[in-house]
Amino acid sequence: MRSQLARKPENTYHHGDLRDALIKAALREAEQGGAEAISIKALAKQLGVSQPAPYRHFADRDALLTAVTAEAFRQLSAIFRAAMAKPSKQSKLSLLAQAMLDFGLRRNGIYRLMFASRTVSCAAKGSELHEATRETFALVIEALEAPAVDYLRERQALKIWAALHGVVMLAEQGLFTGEAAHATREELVEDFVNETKAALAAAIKDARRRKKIGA
Amino acid sequence: MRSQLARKPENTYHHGDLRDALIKAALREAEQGGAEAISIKALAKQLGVSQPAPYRHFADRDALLTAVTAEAFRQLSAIFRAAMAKPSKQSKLSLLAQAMLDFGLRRNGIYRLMFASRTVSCAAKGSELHEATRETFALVIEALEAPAVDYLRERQALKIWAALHGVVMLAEQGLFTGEAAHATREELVEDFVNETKAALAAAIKDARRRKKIGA
DNA sequence: CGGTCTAAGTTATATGCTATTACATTCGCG
DNA sequence: CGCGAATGTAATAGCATATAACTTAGACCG
Repeated sequence: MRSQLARKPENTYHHGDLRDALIKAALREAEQGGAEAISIKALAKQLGVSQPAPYRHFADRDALLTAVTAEAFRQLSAIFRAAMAKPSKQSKLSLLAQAMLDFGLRRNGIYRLMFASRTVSCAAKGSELHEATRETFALVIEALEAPAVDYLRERQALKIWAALHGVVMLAEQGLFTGEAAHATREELVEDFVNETKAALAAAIKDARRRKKIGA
Repeated sequence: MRSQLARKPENTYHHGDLRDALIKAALREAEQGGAEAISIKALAKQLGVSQPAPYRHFADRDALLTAVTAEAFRQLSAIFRAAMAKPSKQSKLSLLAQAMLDFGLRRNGIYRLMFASRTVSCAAKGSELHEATRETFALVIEALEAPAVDYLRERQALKIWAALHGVVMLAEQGLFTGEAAHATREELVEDFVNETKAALAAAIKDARRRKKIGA
């Protein structure tokens, strides 16, 4: 097992860890240009192996993209964890939200790849990608920091997740740089964070009231 | 000027309206598979012209995609207008939101194409695509039905636009079909609609108060 | 320690798409 | 009617995916 970023050393037949090297290199390529920037041929050349070599590790281009996407989600999970672990006056949800926006803008090619839908939606239940996305979403739920019943938290988590995703996508499209830029993306994100907190608090209150009446 | 969907009649040299036919045919192709399903070669064959013919009308594949995206936005605008014009007990915003969700799910390939970002973000200021997207967004602002200052409406319009976009994307990925399906997408959309209305009302109230104090 | 099986890589090649170049045809306008 | 611009065609270059058939290296077992 050798360094994953390295080219195959000359005069050797085997690369050592081509599968991992492909994923890492593909991620680097996607950083700017998204999925379209990932070319099996180019990656093979870059890593110093023949063009068909990657097919020993991935059935086709889609399989590689799926693996790359899963890795990207794991990285996002790690970023979320780090952001929430940071001691701060801000809430966990706020920190997570900012981290999401930052990730989406800085690494927008990768972000687009992750949410390109075709790959994600086709992920089978137990697959690597499915697990990776579930874990990321679990962190969003965790960030809510509310002692609420699961389904209440899931609903609000879905909402903030969707809202954040929308802001990132629109931000990438420059919708905030035009005349409509009276609000910065950070402000919008904070708005959503606050609305989510308020909605969750209201839902919890409501649930308690119902319980009391029902009992 | 002939029917835009028709193949070139045999024994003729000119197609008649290849440019439009290409856009319409490309839209049909994208309906399922998104941008990737659009192939210049396949379209040419479908319309009965030679492969290079499309290049008389579009510099390259990207130019075609851009034109297709602009057309799709115009269609979405028309759908929004129709939805809002329908007499109903529901608010304009609610109708627009439902129309957006419906469009995003029914025609998800096209929807993905529209928000693929690279095309949209690269649209120059006065371009056809830029105008089309601006018009669509203007309808979102209109749907707010609030007599507020522009920047307040724009902010809320941006928020609901982002939120809706997020819900559509997540819905496409099947995030609502799993265990997290305690809330339907329609419920989430309605949540966002209500929160938007509330936030806008609050912002207006706040602005009036400030004005009074300031004056 | 040697033989064999398998994982991983190579060369050669088929196929499909984008895009360009040079040539042909038709339309419209003076 | 004739000429130029617009539009379409044929031929071809170039690149990417993917497969087939062959080769090498390493692992495992007797």
